[in-house]
Parts: sequence; structure tokens; C-alpha cells
Amino acid sequence: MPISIKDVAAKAGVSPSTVSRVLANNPRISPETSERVRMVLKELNYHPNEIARSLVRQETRTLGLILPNAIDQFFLNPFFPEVLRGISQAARKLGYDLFLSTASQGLNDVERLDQMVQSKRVDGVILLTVKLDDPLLKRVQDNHVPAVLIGRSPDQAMVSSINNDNKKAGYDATMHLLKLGHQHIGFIGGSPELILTIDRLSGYAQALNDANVPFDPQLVTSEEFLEEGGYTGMMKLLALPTRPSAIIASDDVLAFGAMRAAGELGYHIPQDLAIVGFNDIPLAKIANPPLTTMNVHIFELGEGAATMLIDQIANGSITPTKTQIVPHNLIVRRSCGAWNPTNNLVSHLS
Amino acid sequence: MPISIKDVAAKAGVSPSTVSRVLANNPRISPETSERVRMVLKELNYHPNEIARSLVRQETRTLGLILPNAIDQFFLNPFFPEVLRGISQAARKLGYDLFLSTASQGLNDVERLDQMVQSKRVDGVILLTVKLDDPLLKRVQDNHVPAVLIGRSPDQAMVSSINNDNKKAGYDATMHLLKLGHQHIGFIGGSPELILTIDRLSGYAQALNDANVPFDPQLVTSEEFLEEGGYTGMMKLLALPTRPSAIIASDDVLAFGAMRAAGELGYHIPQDLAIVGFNDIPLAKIANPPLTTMNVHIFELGEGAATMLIDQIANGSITPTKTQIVPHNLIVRRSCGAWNPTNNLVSHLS
DNA sequence: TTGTAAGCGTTATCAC
DNA sequence: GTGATAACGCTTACAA
Repeated sequence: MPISIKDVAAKAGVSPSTVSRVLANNPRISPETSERVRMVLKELNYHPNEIARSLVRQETRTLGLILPNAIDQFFLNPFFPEVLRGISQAARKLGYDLFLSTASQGLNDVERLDQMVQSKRVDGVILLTVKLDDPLLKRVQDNHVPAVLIGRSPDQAMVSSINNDNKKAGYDATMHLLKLGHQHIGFIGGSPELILTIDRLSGYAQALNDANVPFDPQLVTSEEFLEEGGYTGMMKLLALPTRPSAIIASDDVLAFGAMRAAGELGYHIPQDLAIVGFNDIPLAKIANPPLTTMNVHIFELGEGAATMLIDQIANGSITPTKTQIVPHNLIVRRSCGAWNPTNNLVSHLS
Repeated sequence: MPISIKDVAAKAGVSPSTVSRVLANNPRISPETSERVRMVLKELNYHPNEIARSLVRQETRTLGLILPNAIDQFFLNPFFPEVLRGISQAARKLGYDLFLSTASQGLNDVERLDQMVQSKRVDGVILLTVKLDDPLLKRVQDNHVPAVLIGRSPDQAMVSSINNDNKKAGYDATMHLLKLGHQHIGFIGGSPELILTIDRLSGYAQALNDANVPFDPQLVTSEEFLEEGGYTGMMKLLALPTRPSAIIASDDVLAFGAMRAAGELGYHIPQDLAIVGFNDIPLAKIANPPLTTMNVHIFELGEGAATMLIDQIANGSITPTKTQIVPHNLIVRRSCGAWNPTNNLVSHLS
């Protein structure tokens, strides 16, 4: 049986409340008692029961992560550890722990949110994906749950969010290929329900439009958010009567699947086919050829999300929703055919 | 203010205890009341306060992860998401959630353990690394904390653990290179304090011994557990008067750093230098050349750890400590020079 | 400056 | 079958 505050109190010859006050650094406590209590604290190696503390304080100093229900897919994408690294760094700095709800996977998103929040095990939640018209957002708004979305909310007033300007990012990536002279550019995206996909695709379409290149729906494919999805998408695109000469993959993992498909069919990258991905995962740099990709600063997304959330928790959710945009920048490597040796970007293994 | 069990009770015209019993599917409750209460439960969208529940039940149905204090390094290694995927799958199946303590990073390992356990926020912990003579293990034993170590405990009686036979794995990897005719085999390891490093290195030494190849301390280097560490280690080894013709890297990430170093200096793999890694991270398959590596089944390590831990929690920690070994197997790809096309292992991008 | 007591939302032990 | 009541370990008015 672990030692409680009463044990400490007894041993120090004071009341539990006094111990509690010492723990809280309450100023109106005599230096002597404080000292004496602290001795006992150390001696007994006392650590407060945070559960009891949470119950009375009505706060847990814990952030909940609402992972997509395709949790396995999510873990497999290098996006995950990187965003978690950002979240955890900010959480650590601000004195918060992290809670991952895995138990309630049978439930739908809204039920999982309700459970996590009403079970009072977390003070707020970070949402990691949204679909179009996601009921999650409305629920968050209705229940005044402190929450930050990593991604874009269709209605910004509903929930605070941190995101890239994905439309612009899609635009920039596409424009890069257009400027290299490509006229047939394929787009391999994740689920068409994901706002991420929608935004990047719309940037792609906008760029084509601005360059007076016709938008061809056949050149757009939506696949599972896995390496295998990229592979399948690429196979479809290469089977078209008029093959694309360049590909935008809305995620590096998709890009690698696409590269694998191209490689198997004997295409050379970038000579036969230019490829641009998104995320700048570690693999992008050391792949062969190194992948040109849009760096979306995943770490900062996580860090910012946690910071915003904790801020929201501290200030009560009365504060208006905020929207923060993390900048993106294209990392030009070899896969798009525009690589310039003076960049001194990784050149080994080639 | 969220609805409590009292609100439900009031609305259903029963006492809180009755509601509690309905929630617990207590048999001695009349079908009518049960039905009526359930209606209200749905209507009010009630979810029990798990904090209050935990306080009285003295259990949280949550597993704690004790991450290495080099938390950033750990997140950056693909080992992490994979082991977490395994842990989370088992946890989900058995109805447990996950808790990551990030807040207490200022503390040392033992203090972090004490805090996590005594704060009662978790029912048990998964330990993710151990050093030689790690005080963590003794603490776990002394305090009878339900715990499972992913790795090897110097004293198996101290704590349950799940691990690979890393000595054998090191032996097998080295023997593979010896059989290919290599006589100068370098070893790039992580911290020499880590039991993981020690075991794999000892297998390496044993294999050399069995093959009557002298052990040369100069061929062994210990580096930071990062890509950069592999790079540095390789640079050191290649600078030796008698260069190794083959390298064992005790982690794929180190192997990739090593490959980068070799590439920058103009060495070709596997012609000039054979390389074998450990872990079979996703990158290993699609790197150029694809990396020969020891698959240690990380997912199973995580899954097994969570399963063992939950079992231990359920049966009280009176049960004797258990040791489980997850098998390993060498995945032969191109980087070691023994690749055989009939393996039909990934051949693209090459 | 310190102690007493109420209460956080549940579950569990009694009665009835 | 169901309802009071007492914990669980802590914090925090309110007293003293």
C-alpha cells in the first residue's frame, strides 16, 4: 500500500492540510513546519496521488490524442512520430502529460471523443484528422471541449486549428513541375474525403488552370494512405493512353509506392517521370533518387497544436478560436529533374 | 458542467447506486429499472468519470510507457512507432489505454518511475530500455510495480521481460558475413552502456572466435543512436590502416548513417563494403542498395510486452517474473553482397 | 500559522 | 431489488 498524505502528516506531526499546503508552496506556512514536512516527504518518497488530485481539482494536466480510427495506418506513416515529437516537446515544457485512448476503438469518432472528454481523463484534445463535414468538429464546439485540430476545419469558427496552407502547397508543388515543362501531371492523393487531399488537389487544379493546362480527371487518383496505395495509383496512371510525365503525390509514403511501381516497370526517375511528394520524411533525403518534396514542418504542427491547446485550457475555452498557419517550402532534390548540384543536397548513394 | 451519475439517478427516479449497478451489469436489478436507467443514460449521453472510478477502484486500466530520457532520439528511430503499434494493438484488445509521461522529464529514471506509479495514473509500466545495472529494475522489484521490460534484464528474476536473443542475433549476423569470406568486420554500436549493444557485440565477438578470426577492438565503435552516429562510426572505421571489408551496425538507422559515410567517400556497397543492420525498418527494403538486416519483430515485442503486463496486472504481481524471447531472422538483401535474385526481394530503384 | 470538515464522482457494504 | 452511507486521497473554504 502506497503512502498517502496522511502518512506523511502523521509522521511529521501535522495535519494533512498542512502537508497539502507545503506541497502547494503555500506562503502562509511556517518555515519550520515546511522544512519538517519536506524531510518526511523525501524520507517516505511520497508522490501525490494524481487521480485524487485530478478529482478535486477537476483537471488532469493531460492532453488527449484523438488518433484516426485507421490507427495502424497512422502509426506506419512517419508523420506520426514526428508530430508526436512536436506535441510531446511542447507538452513537456508546459507540464502536461499525454494520453492515448486505444481502448475504445470499437466506437465511432464522436463516441470516442465523448468518452475521452467526459471521462475527465484529459483536459483537452488534439484532433489529428478531419473529413469533410466531420461531426467531430460540431461536437467539440457544442460541448466546449478545449481542442485543437491539426488540419483545416471547414468552418474556422468551430475549432482552433493549426495547419499548412495546403492549397498553396499543392499549387506550389504543381507550379514547380509546370515550370519544368510538364504538361501531363498526375496526382496521387489519399482518401478524397480528407480535407488534406481536397486542399492539395485544389491547389493542383488551380496551378494547372493558371498555366492554361487542361485539368484531366483521369490524371487524378485517390488511394489508401499507404505505400501500397501509391503503388496502385501509379500503376493506374501509367496505364493511361497518354501517360503523365510527372506526378504529385500528396504524401511521401505515397510517393515511394509510386516510385516502386515506376521502377518495377522500368521507368527511370527523373528522366522518364518526375515525382514530387509531401512531408519531407527522413527517407526522402536518402532515397534513390532523393525525393523532391514539400516540407510542411510536421514537428512545428505538433508543437504548435499542443501549445495552442494548453493555452486554451488555461484561459478557459471562452477564448475565440484561433487559426495558425505553418509555412511550407519545397525541398528540391533529384526526383523532379530540377536538382542543382550547387544545392549541395545529399548526393551519395546515387 | 458535465452530467454525473446523480443527474442520471435523479432523472430516472432511482438512487446513484442503482445507476452504478446498471452500469456494472449487476444481475440483481429489475429489467424495468435497468431499461429505464439505460434510456436516461443515452438521453443524457452520460459517460462515467473515469477519474472518480479509478480513485475508488484503485485501478486505471491504463498502461504507462517509460520512454528513455533521450526521448527525441527515441521518437526519431522507426523502432518507436512500430513498438508502439504493437503495444497499442494489444492494449486495445484487452481494454487498456496508454499514458505517456512527458511532464517529468527533468527527473531521473527512477524518479520518473516513482512518480508515474505512485501518482496512480497507470496500473503498470512498460520499460523501453535498460542500461547495465539500471537502478530502475531494482526499484520495480522493490516496489512490486507491475512492469515489463522490452529488453534484457541482467537479472531475470528482477522483472518480466520480452526480448530477442540479441547475442545470438549478433552472432548470426556476423557469421553471415564471415561465411561470405569477410575477415575484417567492423561493428558500429549504440551506447556501450545499453544491454542491447553489449549483447549484440558479444555475439559478434563469439562468432569471430568460433571462426578463428581475431577480435580487434579498433574495429568496434560506439556512437549515438542516430543516423549521424552511424556516419561518424563509419568514418572512424574507414580511417583505420586496415579497413574493414564489412560492417555490422547494431541498428538500421546506424547502418544508414554508415552507408551515407561510405557513399560520400566513394565506396560502393556491397562491392567495396558489405553492410548488415538490425531491425528491418521500412526504409531497409527500399534503400539503395536494399539493406540486409536482422528482423527482430518489433511489433511482436510491443504486443507481447503489453500482453504480459496486463496479464501481470490481472493476476497480481505475485506471479513469478517471466522471460519471453521473440525470434529473429536475417533478411538478406543486397547490401551484404549475398543477394540472390531468386529471393525475389525488392529489386527496383537499384 | 494550522486544523477541521466538506466535497470531487464513483463504487461497495450494508441495511431494508 | 434498491437505497443510504462510507470510503478512495486529495484540496480548500472556514474556523481557530
